[in-house]
Amino acid sequence: MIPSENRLAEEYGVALATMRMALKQLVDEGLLDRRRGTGTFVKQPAFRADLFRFFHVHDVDDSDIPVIPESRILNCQEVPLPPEVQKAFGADSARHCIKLERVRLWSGEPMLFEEVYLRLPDFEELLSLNLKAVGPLLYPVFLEKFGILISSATDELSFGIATEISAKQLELAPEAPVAVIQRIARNPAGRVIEFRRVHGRPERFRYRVTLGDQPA
Amino acid sequence: MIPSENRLAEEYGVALATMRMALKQLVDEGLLDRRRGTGTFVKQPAFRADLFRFFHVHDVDDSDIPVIPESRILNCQEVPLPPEVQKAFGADSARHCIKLERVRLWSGEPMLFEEVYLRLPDFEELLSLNLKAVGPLLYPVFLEKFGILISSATDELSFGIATEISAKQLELAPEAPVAVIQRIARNPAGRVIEFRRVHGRPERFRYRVTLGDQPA
DNA sequence: TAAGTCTAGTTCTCTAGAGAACTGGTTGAC
DNA sequence: GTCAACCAGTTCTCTAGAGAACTAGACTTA
Repeated sequence: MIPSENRLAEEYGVALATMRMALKQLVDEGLLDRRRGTGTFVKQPAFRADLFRFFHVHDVDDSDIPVIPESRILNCQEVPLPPEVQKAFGADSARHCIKLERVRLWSGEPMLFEEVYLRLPDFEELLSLNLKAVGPLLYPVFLEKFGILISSATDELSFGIATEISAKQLELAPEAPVAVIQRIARNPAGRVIEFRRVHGRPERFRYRVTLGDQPA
Repeated sequence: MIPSENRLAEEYGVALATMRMALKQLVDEGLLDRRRGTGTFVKQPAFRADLFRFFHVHDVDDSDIPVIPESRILNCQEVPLPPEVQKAFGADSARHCIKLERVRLWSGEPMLFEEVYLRLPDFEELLSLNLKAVGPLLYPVFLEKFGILISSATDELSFGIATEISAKQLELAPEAPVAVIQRIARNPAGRVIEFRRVHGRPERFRYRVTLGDQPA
């Protein structure tokens, strides 16, 4: 909770109405939350997990409840920056990064194989973290352990063929067709935080997204 | 252009500041545009074409200029409402709808085959329209000819196999694998305006989307 | 004609404050 | 102990207005 508009206006030497306008702006930006009769609170930036979760698997009965697949982390190590990741991270990037490999399963069956590239030194501590304790969603971990908020991402979907490792992890024949998702995720300042390449089993693959102004 | 805040406040019998707040709200909602020293204008609801254009084909040199594929309309007729379209349109729908079939080409090669379902009687006039004159983008036509604005859409991507007609139009073997996009498009009130099913040639298929708050 | 100046009209930012609406806690009556 | 009434503190909505910033067009001048 922050001081009342009265106190703040006095403290900063501006009129009450001016302070109100400033506070309203911060509310519009989603940084503050005001409750009449109670006070003004800093809003913790709760990112919309549903926005960033592709692979909206729906239950067989077609209910609208998305299921979060189980997650199995295979690997997490420091690697030299691959060129396409370099391109996404930009010129100010370090020469190494973290590469995290994991498989996501649904009803026990492997559905997605993910290669996640993360900036160093930002995510240095991830190497010493207990990966067993990491839940199925990465972005909440980024926020809680590293204070890094993912607020936007660009996905690009296409078709391709499985690599040696993705074929093995997805239990597919070598060079089988797969869905390919490439994601670039950013913090609110627009800095690229993560580069991700995902291979998915094609036959049950689904990607759902809503564009534009969500109707109320 | 609408009257000045001074005149409006007088006319409606409210204080100037109150009218200003009201106007600001309308600006925030994207309905008005105010220019200092000039006046206040109603903003025509220019929908973001780039938001709704899947198949962001990029040039071979990987420049970021999206290319709009050429469009060839095959068919436009009244048909009974298929069940999945009925489900999307909801209970208040008529028993018939318009079905529009078209192929979209890039560099002369067919890339997408689209089946577009539109509400009747809203789009009645489309049947008598000269389809040759319709440009490659449908939504601007909806806005200009019918006054219907598409403001949001939900896309669902998956994999499937070509139908008889889509295989023919895409010059693929029967039952070849294709990319499937299903779209439900809505007006600002949330009413479903369009149901669309698209088949795409998989090998050059790309779907790009940005989620969350776009960085400035 | 061309360029600069002026002016009425507009929006933008800020001040100063009154009263309503609402909340959470305290007090008092039973 | 329980419930109602009260109260201080908060945000919300609205009023009334001054002065700055800016624009488009009219006017003047070379």
